[in-house]
Amino acid sequence: MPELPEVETIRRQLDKMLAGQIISRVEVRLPKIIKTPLGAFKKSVAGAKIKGVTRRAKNLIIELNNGWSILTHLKLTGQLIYKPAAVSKHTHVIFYFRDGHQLIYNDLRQFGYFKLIKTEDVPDFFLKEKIGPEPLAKDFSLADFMAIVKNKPRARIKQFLMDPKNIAGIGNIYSDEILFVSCVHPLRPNQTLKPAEVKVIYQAIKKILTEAIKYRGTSANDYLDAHGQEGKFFQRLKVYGREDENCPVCGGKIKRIKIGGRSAHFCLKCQRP
DNA sequence: GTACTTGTTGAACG
DNA sequence: TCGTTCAACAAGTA
Repeated sequence: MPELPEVETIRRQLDKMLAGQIISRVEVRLPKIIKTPLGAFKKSVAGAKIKGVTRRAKNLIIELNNGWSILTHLKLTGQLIYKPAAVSKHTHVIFYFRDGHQLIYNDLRQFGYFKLIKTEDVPDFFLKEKIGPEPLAKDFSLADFMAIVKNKPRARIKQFLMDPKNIAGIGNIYSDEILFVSCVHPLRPNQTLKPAEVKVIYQAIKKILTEAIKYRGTSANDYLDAHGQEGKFFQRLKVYGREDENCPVCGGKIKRIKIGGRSAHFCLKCQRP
C-alpha cells in the first residue's frame, strides 16, 4: 500500500533513472488503466524525453519535454519497476525506452491509473481536487497544522489524518504509527486534543514519514520500490499489523478496531481514549 | 463459499 | 452543513 514514503521512494529512484530518457513507445495491455483517450496518450508519450519525476500527495508526475505530464496513482497495489525485462499477468502497462530499458506497471487490483495532463495545468489539478498540504514541505508549520486541525473539530483524529483533503499522503499504516508515537487514541475528536498533543502529532508526522522514507517504505503486502525491492520500514512498525502483540513501549496489549471500515491498531495503555 | 483487505470518491443517512 | 458508514472498483489470501 503505497503511502507518502513509498511513493516518495519510487519518485527519487525514478527521477534518477528516468531523467533524460526518451520513451520510444508505450504498450497498454489493460486499457482501463489509462484514463486519457488511448490514442492521444500513446501519441503524446512516444518520442518524448523525460525531464523529471515529482510527487504530490500519493501521485507521481512524470514531466515530459513536450508540454505534457504523465500523472499516475498506484492506489493499493500498483508497482512501477524499472528493468530490462520481467513481466507477469499483473503487468498492465510497459514503457519502452530508446536505450532498451523498460518501466513496468504491475497492479494486482487494477485500481491505479495513468492520465495525461498539460504540465502547466498540474498545480490547478491538485487545487481542484482540494488536496491538503504536503506534510514534509519545509513551509508546512505547526501553526498550519493547528489551523487545519481546528478546521475539523468534530472529526476523529485517525480519519482526519487519512483524508487527503486535510493533509496529503498519510494512509492507514502511517496514521496508526503516528498516533502511537504521539500516545493519542485514534478515536479522539480533534476538538478534545490539547495544543501540546497537536504539537506532538505534528512532530510525529514529520518524524515517522521521514524515517520511513529513509528505510524505503513499508512492504506490508504488495509494495515494491522502483528497483523491485521491498521497503525495510516493515520491521520498524510498532502497532500496524501487530494485533494481540505486546506494546514495545509499555508491554500493554495492541488492539485492532474498525474505524470507518478500516482497521486501526493502537496500544490500550499508551493511547487512552 | 465467505470474510477481509486497502486509497479514494461519491452516495445515503442522521 | 458536517461527519459517518457503506458501496464501488478487483483479486488474492485466510
